[in-house]
Amino acid sequence: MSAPLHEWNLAPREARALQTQLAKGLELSDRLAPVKHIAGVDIGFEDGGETTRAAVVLLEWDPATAPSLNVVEQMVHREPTRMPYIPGLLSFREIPAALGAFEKLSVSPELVMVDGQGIAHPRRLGVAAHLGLWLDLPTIGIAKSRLYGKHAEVGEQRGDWVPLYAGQETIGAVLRSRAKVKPVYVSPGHRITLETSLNWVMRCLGRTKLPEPTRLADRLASRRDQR
DNA sequence: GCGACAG
DNA sequence: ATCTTGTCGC
Repeated sequence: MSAPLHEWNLAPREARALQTQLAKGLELSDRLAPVKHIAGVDIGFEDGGETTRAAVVLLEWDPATAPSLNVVEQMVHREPTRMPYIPGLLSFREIPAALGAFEKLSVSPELVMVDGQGIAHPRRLGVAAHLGLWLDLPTIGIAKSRLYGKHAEVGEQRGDWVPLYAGQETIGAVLRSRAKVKPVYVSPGHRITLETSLNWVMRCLGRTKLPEPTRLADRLASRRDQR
């Protein structure tokens, strides 16, 4: 399955309108198959931004060894960057490339962790939510900084968290994934609740700030990794 | 009109 | 995101 170009090649005005419509199709309740594999997705750039590099890492979920998980596959896909970064429209810039990497996997995951927001977005369609709808898979967004929403200060202990609000609506959580380090923003994308999202993120947390799937994908997408 | 603003 | 060296701390 490849993405119709017109779905991603939209003017900001149209892209925002589409986000509002697509968000209505999100399922914010748990609908996950037994988790055997978890995928981590992230995007990087090369050539001064001209090339978009998508990375996906497939990990085998094993509660006996977690948070140490075996890497089953890791794919990289490159393509010309199609649009600049515009706050709130990240999915239109990153998802096409991410799909390219995803299509190379020989095994489909039951859960996907994405570097970015889930529903913690002005129109409730961050990159993780958008990707979840497209793949029809449960997704969780783990962002390193805030895009939208308000929250109280988070405790300093590992595992402490506070709700992220958009008015009275809870759109995510600010989680202290590691003591003494800036917290991460966790929000459900599709087919999962915030509570379940937090559970999975914490279960995949090693001694680092980011959960293993996202941490490994981040490394693979960055130029820091091999080339 | 003035900020804020995932990656 | 990316451009970039060394440096402080567990």
